[in-house]
Amino acid sequence: MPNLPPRDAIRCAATDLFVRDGYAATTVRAIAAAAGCDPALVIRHFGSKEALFLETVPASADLPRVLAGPIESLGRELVRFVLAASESPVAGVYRALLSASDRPEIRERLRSSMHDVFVGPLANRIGGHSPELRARLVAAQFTGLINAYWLVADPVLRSADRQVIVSFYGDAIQRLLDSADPA
Amino acid sequence: MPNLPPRDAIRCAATDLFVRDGYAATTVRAIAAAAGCDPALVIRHFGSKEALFLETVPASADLPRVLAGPIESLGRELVRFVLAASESPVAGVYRALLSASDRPEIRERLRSSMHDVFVGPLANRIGGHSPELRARLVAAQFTGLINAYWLVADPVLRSADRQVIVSFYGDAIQRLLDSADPA
DNA sequence: GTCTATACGCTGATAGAC
DNA sequence: GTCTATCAGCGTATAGAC
Repeated sequence: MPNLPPRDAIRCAATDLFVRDGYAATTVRAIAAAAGCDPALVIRHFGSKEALFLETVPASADLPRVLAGPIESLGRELVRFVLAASESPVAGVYRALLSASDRPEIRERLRSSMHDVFVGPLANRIGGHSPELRARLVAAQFTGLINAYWLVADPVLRSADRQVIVSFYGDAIQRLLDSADPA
Repeated sequence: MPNLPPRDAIRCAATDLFVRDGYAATTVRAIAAAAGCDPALVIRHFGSKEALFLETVPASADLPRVLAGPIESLGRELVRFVLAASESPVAGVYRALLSASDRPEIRERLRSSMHDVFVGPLANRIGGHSPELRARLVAAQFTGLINAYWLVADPVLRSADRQVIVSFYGDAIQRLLDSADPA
């Protein structure tokens, strides 16, 4: 953390702490300490802790690239993306968002960022019946896996062969991507 | 709320408030007020707010019945169960658990109750390859749908024809239930 | 304008008197 | 057993120093 302007230093510190510790466990005072400034300054610059959260915790930048890949292997590719998310901030960001999910504005953010970065791009690429709806259901499968793997972190899941998860879960997603008509 | 013993009155009030408002937004003082007793009594009886939460917020009682049904239609039945969850407390309980998910002990609870009530019973009923793993992946799909429908509450999803969701998502779950070997 | 110092009303939790 | 008094810490607001 070199000599950044205070506003950027606060943003940096806030992102790190929110993603690492969640919303409730991250205090304004801790952010200020990590940024090397006064707690009051945090509020002065961003209005509130919640506003700071909404401004700092970002959507994933890698996801659009995955969603732009070939549609016939997208199911498995999405699963690979989730399982490899330890190096990207996706897992932490998602956990942070869920940990603040009892706040209506943050639920709204969860919805809108999911739509902008996932549902929208995907709905345009899949054919068949109700693409808008099916894209949302694919998103549900996607978040379900993030949830199980990175939040609940079930040991059996975490120690399982990744290839097997990719096959099983990827094909289940693919099923939804390919299905043309509701039976 | 008739004249219950204080301990039970606290439990009742706590369940209602946690499920309705989430963990952080529910204060010990509000629970005490709803139970008609002193805030200190709440802590005195249960040790802490978190311990009260863990003792109070229950697992779903209806789920075992669904999981005991015929395996060949279980996918769609699970989806019907989720979509009808407004009358059961499942949706609220799940939201409450997620809203407290930055607490390690509550994540542990999320994991254990998911295992006891879902993964365990299901793994015993499905054949094929890695039933333990596949049961967990089905659970991931299941929670993903709860998440999308009851927490994020995407309007498109909420206003969609339930039968269509049952067909699409149910068949994707069924795919995982039926799959015998990873490709 | 940028920042610090201070304070307010809330929270979960504790100690000790009835 | 139950309530009163009180604690330290929280998010937040404001007054005023540089």
